[in-house]
Amino acid sequence: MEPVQPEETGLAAEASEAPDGEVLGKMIRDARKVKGLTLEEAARAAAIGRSTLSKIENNQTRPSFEIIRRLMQTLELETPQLFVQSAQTSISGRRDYTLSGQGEHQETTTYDHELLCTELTSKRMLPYISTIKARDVTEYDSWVRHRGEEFMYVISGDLVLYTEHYRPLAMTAGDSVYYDSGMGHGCVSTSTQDAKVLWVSLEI
Amino acid sequence: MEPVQPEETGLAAEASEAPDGEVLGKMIRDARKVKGLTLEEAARAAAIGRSTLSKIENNQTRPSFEIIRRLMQTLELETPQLFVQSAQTSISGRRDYTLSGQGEHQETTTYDHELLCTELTSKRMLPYISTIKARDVTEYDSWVRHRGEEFMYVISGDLVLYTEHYRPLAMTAGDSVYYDSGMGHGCVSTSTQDAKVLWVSLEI
DNA sequence: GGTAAAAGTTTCCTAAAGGAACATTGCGGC
DNA sequence: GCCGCAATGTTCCTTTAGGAAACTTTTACC
Repeated sequence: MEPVQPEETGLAAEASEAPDGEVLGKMIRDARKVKGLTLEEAARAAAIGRSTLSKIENNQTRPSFEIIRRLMQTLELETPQLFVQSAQTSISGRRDYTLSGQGEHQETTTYDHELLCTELTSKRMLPYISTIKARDVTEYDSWVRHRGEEFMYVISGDLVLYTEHYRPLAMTAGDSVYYDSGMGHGCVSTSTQDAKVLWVSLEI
Repeated sequence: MEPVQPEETGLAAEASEAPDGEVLGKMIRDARKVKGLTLEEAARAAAIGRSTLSKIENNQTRPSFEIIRRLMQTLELETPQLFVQSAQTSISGRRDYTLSGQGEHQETTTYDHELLCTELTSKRMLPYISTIKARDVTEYDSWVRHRGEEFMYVISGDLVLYTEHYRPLAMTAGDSVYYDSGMGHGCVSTSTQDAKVLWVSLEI
């Protein structure tokens, strides 16, 4: 026992409550939202039950390693992400990473999402930084779509934001936009280098 | 008498056998052996039951994520290692890493073990490359000890191999030694830089 | 060889994971 | 407003993980 941050009960309350799962569940839900999947879709893709996924996201179960592994693949979560989060509230107290604003990250086909502030479990907005790979094929036949609203700020690079109902919007570093993420949308980097974008997503 | 599906929900059938766990269990056992721990010791350290660990190592169970996480910490396994191994036989077939000689790695207090050929599950010898950190405190009051034999080859650096029954043996790049690993042993890097060593361990 | 101690395995039982079906909530159109 | 649909949450039930202890195997020592 050491003079740990009073916030959590040190290493005592092990798995009794859900200080651990609290983080795990939130992170999985975040990742699912980022991909714009419903419970059903994600569960199907991971070959698990809808209810099981629901329980995991709400920390009402202690999932098996196998289940987590499948979800990890489906949601394309980086492995260290899961463990860092877990270690945070580890029973032994070792490896108590403090992420403090540094995000973890996750990679998809054309985007490289880096979830931010993942240590905070009870947030409604979901901020993440994405690296949009340079001219990485334009496949906006399938829009990204997730119930909610989104704010986007271009940190660096040049890109075009294509949306379902508006004309393509050319953006460059410093530009920002706000839109209904239920409307199909997608980005394409237009310069020869990757674009870096900050997104803040609000699920309804 | 209905024409019931032998496997229930179609796509979940994959986990029937244990092509997956086969790898996981072997890897955990390997890691435990490298650290020279018995089932009892490892289980105690990870706060799980002896029998549980036995079952996991023999792939007779599908452990929970939490359990694996604790073992990971206890055995100081690198997180990607676990998932790479799992992904290898992934149900979806994606991410079929072929490690082909490149090892994964794992870090202990003074050594940095990099398991080699981890994709091969049915091997008796356990090869790994260790980086022995430069002059990292000499604490050979507790010998390393694991039933079996060991071959050691110094790839780079200078070190001294201390053993329970013989005089300390100064070694440098290119030197090698073979010994009974049941005899207490330990290495100390004697130059100002880390030493790199190839070990091949044979558990009896 | 025999015998004791230790390491590992298997059995048994309780608590809980995981899935199917049902219940609830939230949002749309009319 | 009401109704319907879709998404998520909850309940119930079957299977199984996980731990204690009994059992088996291996190792060490005489």
